Amino acid sequence: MTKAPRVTIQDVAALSGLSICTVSRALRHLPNVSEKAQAKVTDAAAKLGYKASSAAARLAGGTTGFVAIIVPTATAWYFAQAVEAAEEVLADSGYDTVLVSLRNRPSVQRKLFGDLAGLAQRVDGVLLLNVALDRGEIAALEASGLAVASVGMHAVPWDNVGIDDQEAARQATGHLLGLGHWDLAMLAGREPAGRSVDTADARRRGFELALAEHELTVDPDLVLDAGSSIEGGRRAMTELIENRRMPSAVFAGCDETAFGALMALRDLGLSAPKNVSVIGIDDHQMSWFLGLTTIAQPVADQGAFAANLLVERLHHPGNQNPPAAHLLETKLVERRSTRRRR
Amino acid sequence: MTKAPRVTIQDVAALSGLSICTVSRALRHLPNVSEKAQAKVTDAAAKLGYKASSAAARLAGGTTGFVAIIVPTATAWYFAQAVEAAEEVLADSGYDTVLVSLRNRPSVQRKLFGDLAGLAQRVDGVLLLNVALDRGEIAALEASGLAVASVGMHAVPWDNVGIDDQEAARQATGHLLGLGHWDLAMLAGREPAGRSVDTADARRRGFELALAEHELTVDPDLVLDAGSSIEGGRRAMTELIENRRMPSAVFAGCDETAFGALMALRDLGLSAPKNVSVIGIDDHQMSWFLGLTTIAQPVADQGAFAANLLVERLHHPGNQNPPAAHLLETKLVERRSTRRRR
DNA sequence: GCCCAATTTATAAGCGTTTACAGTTTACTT
DNA sequence: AAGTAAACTGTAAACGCTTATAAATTGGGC
Repeated sequence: MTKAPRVTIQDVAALSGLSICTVSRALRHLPNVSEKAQAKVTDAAAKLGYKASSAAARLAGGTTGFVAIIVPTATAWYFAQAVEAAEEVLADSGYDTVLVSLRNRPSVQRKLFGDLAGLAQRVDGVLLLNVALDRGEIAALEASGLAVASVGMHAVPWDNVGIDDQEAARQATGHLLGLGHWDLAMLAGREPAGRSVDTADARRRGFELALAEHELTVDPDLVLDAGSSIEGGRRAMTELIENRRMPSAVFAGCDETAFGALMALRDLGLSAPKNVSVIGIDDHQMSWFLGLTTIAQPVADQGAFAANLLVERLHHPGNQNPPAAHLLETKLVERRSTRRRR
Repeated sequence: MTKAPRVTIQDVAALSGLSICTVSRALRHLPNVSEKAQAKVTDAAAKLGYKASSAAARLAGGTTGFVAIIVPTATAWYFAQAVEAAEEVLADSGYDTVLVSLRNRPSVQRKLFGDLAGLAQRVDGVLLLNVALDRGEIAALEASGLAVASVGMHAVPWDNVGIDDQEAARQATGHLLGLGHWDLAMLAGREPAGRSVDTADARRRGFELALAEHELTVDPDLVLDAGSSIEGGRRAMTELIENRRMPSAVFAGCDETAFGALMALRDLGLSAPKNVSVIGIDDHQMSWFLGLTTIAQPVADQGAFAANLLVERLHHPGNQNPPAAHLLETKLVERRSTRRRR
């Protein structure tokens, strides 16, 4: 098998009797090419089986054709979902997706943001998924010249897609309240303050707001820190039951915390909704399986939407439209873990 | 927001006081560069945060610094896990990871393999995770000149990392047998024949082998096709109980099938291990949560291992070592879904 | 000290595109 | 039928890197 000599744009130009330039334009469907020329070029290209060298195109065009998706961790269901949806959009727009996982390690994040210029050499744009950035990192990103869009972020100077976390939490809490529960506990998440991710706090505020609207006060004993992991939820739920007091319903800041809560219940010989009602937020893949009532958020849609916004910016570099925050709808999915208080 | 001017090899040359050529050689650790020059170059490059333009490098005959990871779908727990582990290895070796999801769609796969030459211009190597390739695709990959390594594949002409699926299934079945169960059903997967993935079939063979070793025969009525999804497992389990016969234990070809089986049981007012023992393979993230007894396979390790093999090939392009198949250990994780037959 | 070989560095020619800019047609106007 | 604007096409210079090939430096042996 001999190395096939590459068919270049020159060959196409020669065969079609046109100039390289015209061929280039015709191939990319740019304006200012006559129909006749267009046809000739298409023809010749097909005949020769011509495929443009992406390396050359990129070199000359000054673009890389790569977009980086940055995630706190690639293994979480939530991110895998969003990444795949975004990847699809990017692929369809002709971009390759570079996956960068921060692996939940600050050192990795520091390293990445310490050399944004380097990243900027290799990709045209960046899609951030729930990455907690500080002021400096945000500024650095802006200075890098990269196109940026994000999902689930907060107070950032670029397009962002997310849900209204506070409202989602209010919905969740409201559902419990509507079922006649008034003695509510929350397994809340927590995140470093002053960064670009505010999910856990917003959900906590939503919880408090909902209670306030019903003229109930928050019992600080019933708001526990549970992180956002199964393990955290389990610990917090155990602590709640064993050392504080059994509420009539529990609002978990996210589904994984809720899973942990369900697990803790089971370990104690209890169950939802028999002993407590439990509700979460997210609609994790496993939630329907476990019968968890939850507020569903469209994860894939958010990834796809943000990817589209990014592509849009990439295609219109001059676009001065101010960055916008898009909120997608959440909705209650009622399953078996909640029921009316008797 | 000004577009940051690209740091080129020229800049590095200027700062180090050497010629472009020397810089290029030094950066790639080619011979014929004095230590002094080497140091100066490394220094200057670091100072400037220089990274070669992959497009320019590729165009001129060099390498891109990108590696593609190809997965059937990015959303499955299993792949997310392997991808993250591989990404870490690649990142530490200085490669960027390009994620390509086939989205379980043959058309996407066809398109990708129809233009491998294009891919080859953008990446130096490819890591395949459980991608079912036919003869032609394997040949095309070999012809592309790309470095290749894979996970979970079968009869491929490049380095592969996996587990011994047949043996794992034998272990699982053996565990059931050891608990005194002899009336076994299997919820088996199925995959197109003649392709480079043979997992489901190997597991079925392992099941049959284990039974044969105990001088038991397989009741064809108790081997059902369940695909490898939760839904498939649920359907198959329901079919088994309602239209065939209740076995004393069930071996599910993978954990997700087992989840479906557990669900079907619950829907019928039954449960494991009370009415049947259930065992799976994989040790999915949720398995410990659900108390599923299973044969654990080291998913992340496989991804990392394969990535290392790939990097090795990338670093030593002349390496003529024949491709090897590496099998990693699996081990039984006993939980609550199986118990001794009474 | 001088010459030659060995080692290191520099020059310059591609690689296959894109894209200003200049040049040529074409199609109307008048 | 000439003039002119609009439409199209061509020329040539990047783009940033690799790599022959040529040039310069170094070090030893005499």
